[in-house]
Amino acid sequence: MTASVTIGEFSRLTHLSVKTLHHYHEIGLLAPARIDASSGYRRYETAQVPVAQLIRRLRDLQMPLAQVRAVVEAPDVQTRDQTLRLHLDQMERELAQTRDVVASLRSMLTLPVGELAVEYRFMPAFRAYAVTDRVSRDSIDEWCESTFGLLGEIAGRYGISATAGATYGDEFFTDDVGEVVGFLPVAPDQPAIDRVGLVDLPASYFAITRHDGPYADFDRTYGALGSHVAEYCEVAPGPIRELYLTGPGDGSAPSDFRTEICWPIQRIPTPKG
Amino acid sequence: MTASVTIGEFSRLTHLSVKTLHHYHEIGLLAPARIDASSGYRRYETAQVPVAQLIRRLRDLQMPLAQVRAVVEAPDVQTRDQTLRLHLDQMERELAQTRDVVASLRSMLTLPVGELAVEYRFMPAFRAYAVTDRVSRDSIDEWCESTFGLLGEIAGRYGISATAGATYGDEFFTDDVGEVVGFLPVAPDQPAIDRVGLVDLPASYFAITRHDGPYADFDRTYGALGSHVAEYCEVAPGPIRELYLTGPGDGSAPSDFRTEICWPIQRIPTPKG
DNA sequence: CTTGACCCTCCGGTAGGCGGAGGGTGGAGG
DNA sequence: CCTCCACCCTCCGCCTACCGGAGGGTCAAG
Repeated sequence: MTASVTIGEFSRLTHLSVKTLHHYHEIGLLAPARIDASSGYRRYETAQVPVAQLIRRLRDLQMPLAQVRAVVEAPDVQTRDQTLRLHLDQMERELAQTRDVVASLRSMLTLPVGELAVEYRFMPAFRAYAVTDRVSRDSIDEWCESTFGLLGEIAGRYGISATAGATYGDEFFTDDVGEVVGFLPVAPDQPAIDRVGLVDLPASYFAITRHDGPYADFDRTYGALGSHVAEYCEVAPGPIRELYLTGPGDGSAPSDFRTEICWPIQRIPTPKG
Repeated sequence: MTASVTIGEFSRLTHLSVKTLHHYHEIGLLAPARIDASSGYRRYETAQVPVAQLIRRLRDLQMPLAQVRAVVEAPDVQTRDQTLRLHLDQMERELAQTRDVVASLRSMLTLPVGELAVEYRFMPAFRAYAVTDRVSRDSIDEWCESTFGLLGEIAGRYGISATAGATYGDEFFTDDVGEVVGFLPVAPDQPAIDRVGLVDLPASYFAITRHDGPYADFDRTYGALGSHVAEYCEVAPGPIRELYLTGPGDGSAPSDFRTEICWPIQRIPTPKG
């Protein structure tokens, strides 16, 4: 019913290279059925072909070996399918993101950089419900989804109509991972509630511009605003803020999103000359 | 019109991490405008923001840095767009392939492995127009497309109705790169022509099965046939052959493709018992 | 003058293997 | 029995595109 083959033959059966089979053996993902004691030659069984092919399929889908291992070692079909579905969802998200980036690249190459309307504004200190986390850039989309889902729900429950926003610590940009605070402004006497804390955001001057469109294009506006600030303002310490005037929570399309980007500055610059 | 900023500020402007900027400096992809001689601090210009953002966009699309370099250093818009289009095409191909693999994975998990109809056949030696190349597995699709496009055109021109095929050296499977020969059988007195050579394929016995469906599923049939051969036959040296009974050249859908996979064996096995 | 936030370089590691060196094995032909 | 050649072994380094951290210099505010 099953026959023993050398690694080279197994390679032909599975379309996995010998080097790859060595690697899978070394990490214990797919060990040969037995190993000749005297020569050290690996012997595989033809019964191992299907699992090797499953691994190959999953790798073709860019699934990391750790997840592949989880799939092939899954104790039951439910667990296995769960992991598979997770990965397919992940891939779908990446696909959507790729489409966004392509669109954004196209617009970047065709549209010239427009005039930048920068406004200087003093924002007084205020209190807010806030979710604070150390977030990496990779996971920022999911984090925002869950955080602003929660804050939006709270806003609805308490009848709060303020604009939600977030602050991004410098680390978030320089190290790709840093403190992010999603906030929803409230009255100073608002009671604290579960799952979100109450924080006080400090007053500061800001150079502010509005970003119109999807979040994938943020860097262009950041670049334009930051360049403006570098040229005309004195930068103040403290995190950059974003105010989500119109976002996914309002049932709008990405092209209708409106976001204010607020760059902390020391003071309102005096006109040059 | 442009201001000088530190690496940290530049990081905020471009959403590239400091480590990444170091790296791009080291490989000479994006060097700071100047470097302070005494402190060694990098100073970037705000004028460099757009190119940094272009790089970021391209990296978001998984473009290798070598290609990114080709784009940002392109002498003119034509060259640049050419490279970009190439990459977008590449991505589109990968997307299509991903869809295939997902479909194939689904079928693999739902459909049980069917009965395998193996036929033993002696194939006499024959002469063929042939294209021989060292091909890697990554590029096999494109190679086949161009090779069988050429052979199909020749077949049309000379009124040859034979079935085209290919041989795949062992290396192709064990090392992911090896000699592949695309062939189109011809009469022994056929004249040689440009761009394709005349080769003589040796006679041999083969264990043969037909693969019905898209090429993404080949490994399953290879595994089934190879397992059968390992169990019942004596393997002969020489490359595996594929005969493309119905393929893309016939205007068929992938699900209608018919391919014979021919595994060289020493002799027709005697029934066991 | 100190403090803390920056910045520097250098070294090592990550995933998922590939490439090659140096050397042992196995079976077929002479 | 010898030899040949294809096959197999292990080990080491390399690849991409960075990340993490150590160890140490720099700069501006207080």
